[in-house]
Amino acid sequence: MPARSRKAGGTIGSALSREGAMSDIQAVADLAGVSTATVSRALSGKGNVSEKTRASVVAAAKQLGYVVSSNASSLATGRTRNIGVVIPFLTKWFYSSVLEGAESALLSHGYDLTLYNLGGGGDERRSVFEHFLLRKRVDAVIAISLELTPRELTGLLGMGKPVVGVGGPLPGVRTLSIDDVEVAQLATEHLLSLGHRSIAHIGGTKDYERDFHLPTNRRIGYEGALEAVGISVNPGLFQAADFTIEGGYGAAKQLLGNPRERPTAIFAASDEMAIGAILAARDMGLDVPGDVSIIGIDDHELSDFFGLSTVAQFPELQGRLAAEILMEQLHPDKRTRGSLNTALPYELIVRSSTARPKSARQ
Amino acid sequence: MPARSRKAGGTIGSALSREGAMSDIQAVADLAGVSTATVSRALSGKGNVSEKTRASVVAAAKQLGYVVSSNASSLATGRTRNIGVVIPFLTKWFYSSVLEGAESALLSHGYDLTLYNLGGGGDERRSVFEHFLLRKRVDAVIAISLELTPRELTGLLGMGKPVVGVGGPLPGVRTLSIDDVEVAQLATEHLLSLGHRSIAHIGGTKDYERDFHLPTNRRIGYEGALEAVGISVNPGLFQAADFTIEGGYGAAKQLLGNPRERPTAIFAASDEMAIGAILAARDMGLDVPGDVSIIGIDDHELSDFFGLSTVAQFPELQGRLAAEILMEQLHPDKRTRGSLNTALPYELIVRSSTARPKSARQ
DNA sequence: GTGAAAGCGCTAACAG
DNA sequence: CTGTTAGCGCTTTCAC
Repeated sequence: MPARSRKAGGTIGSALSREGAMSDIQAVADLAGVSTATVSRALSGKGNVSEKTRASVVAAAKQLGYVVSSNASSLATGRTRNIGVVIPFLTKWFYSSVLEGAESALLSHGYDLTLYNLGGGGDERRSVFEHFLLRKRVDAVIAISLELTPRELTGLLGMGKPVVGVGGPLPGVRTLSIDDVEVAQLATEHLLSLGHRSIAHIGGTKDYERDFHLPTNRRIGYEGALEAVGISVNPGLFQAADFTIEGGYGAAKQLLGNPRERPTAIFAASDEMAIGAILAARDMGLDVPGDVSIIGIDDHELSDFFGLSTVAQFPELQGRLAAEILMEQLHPDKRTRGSLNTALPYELIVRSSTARPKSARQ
Repeated sequence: MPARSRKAGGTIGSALSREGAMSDIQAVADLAGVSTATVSRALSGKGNVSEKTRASVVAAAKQLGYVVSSNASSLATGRTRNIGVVIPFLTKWFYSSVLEGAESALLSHGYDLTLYNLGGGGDERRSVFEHFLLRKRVDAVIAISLELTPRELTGLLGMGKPVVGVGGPLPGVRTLSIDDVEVAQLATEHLLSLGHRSIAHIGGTKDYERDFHLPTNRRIGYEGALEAVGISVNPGLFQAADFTIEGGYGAAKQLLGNPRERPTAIFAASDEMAIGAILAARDMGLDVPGDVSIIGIDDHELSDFFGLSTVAQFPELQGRLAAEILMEQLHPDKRTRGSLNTALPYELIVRSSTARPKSARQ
């Protein structure tokens, strides 16, 4: 049996020489009686190895509890099997759901996920893009609801790292996004079809515009639906607010407290806002949907509890899809290349917060 | 000027030779007219380099847009500057807040965070512990509200990877946890001090027991507070439920609908449950706190909106602390070694959901 | 089908 | 203070 051909014991590096240390590829090779090259081939499935050899290598690896060192492997191959995910919020339902979907899809492909939360603002973002993401630690990045600057984008792309965006078009990059105009239109049409004519809208403030003009697009859809049936838009029926329950609560109070023209329905740009609106109506002694119908967008985890009608989007699916698209780009087996932008599904879910207005009932 | 001493161009590995490729340490060395060793020292701050040399190295690096390859660095040093975080949920406020705190603290120390969500159940957990975490990709791991098995723990510890737990004692490991018994006791005492004698408790179902017996401990605190003032525990005033708004809603309906003994106060084991209880009371036409006082634990992001009195815990801080403790263990400069378990802060926050019971008013 | 050997990019003795 | 050099653990030609 050939002695270990490794050069005399090194003194450098941590080498993890304590007990419990990890065995390396050489140990497996020795135990299996083959070369490290063969171990590598056998374990990675690349290259030809006889069935018999493979079996003994696998057995040896198992016996030693061998796991490849991803660093060594990455250094040799240039690929890390790790994806960077940049996200603007961690504690908001929508974002954490996208993250959840992406994480589980990546894990199932054997990929790790390295997380960068850009919520803090400040230098954080710059440091993430100029240092962290460039350390060659990730093979690609998923940007969630973040409009990357040309600089950030070319930095990544220039290094050959694919980028996929969730939430809006990024120039020259694969993106997944929902058609906000259509979604808002659908929600408004639902109200219209019930017979409502005086429909208010709670939309986002300008602060949220950076996220791909989501507030504006939803407002456009709302207005479009109204105009399509000949109703002119009444600016008095619009309120801007934060995308939160509290924001929706305050906005709805304004709308419903208007003595001149109280809307019979409210379309809120998000479910959290819509839930706030439901709570506001209740506090004012108004019945939902008896006195006012309310609809949102999202299908938030609380929406079912509140009986909120909504247009569902599926954030977890969005995360999952983003991961799958990346896998395709990274492993160009079958060129399933779709278009640059993939439209995301949505679906009207009618619950108990919307009904015909009293005026339209017999 | 010495020619590049690198051996003749290799043909192996991907080497990223396309345009936009990353320059390596040799390129910086050449440009600065020094050796790679000096570049390494200058950029890492370890070892002595003259101010002048350092400046020129930094300039060269900047000019070339050089960023170290973390893989190469890790391979050579044995440390990755990457922390693994295992977490049972991503979309629940508490967990994502802890994660947020940990992420931002790690980032500020120059560490990456690799995320493993164990929510899916199934083989996921095994594969994470047996493969992902052992690939030598992380220097340490933070376990959030997860009771690691002895096997999982020794696997990690045996490889010399520190582990810190948030949420409960893990054998032989640094842990951060809140004293659930005391927290529950404090909440109950608040109700007691207001004059309530008939205090119900909404606690967790057995499913949640695995998380360090949190439901049981909170129940013990509740019962302890009662007994301390001579009130015997009434099992009829206990309801088990999910830790959700919906769960709390259902449980509160049961409690408040009891025709024989309607409690004047409810202590819920979490704010979400408490919010559900508030909603249930309202739906039954009961005034909070007029007819029933309600208190929770957490200081959830929605609690302020609902005027919920609560005992705050600070999840973001918990995440941050976990990260800091890890940094201490990883960089044993100043031996600030505290005890194995660190008690976490909590604080009673009185809002508008608790008041004296009617029976106690004049 | 398998082994030898070079090399991925960086760091850490060691000498000077 | 700085350069030389060996080597971290793995993958991949290239030759057999």
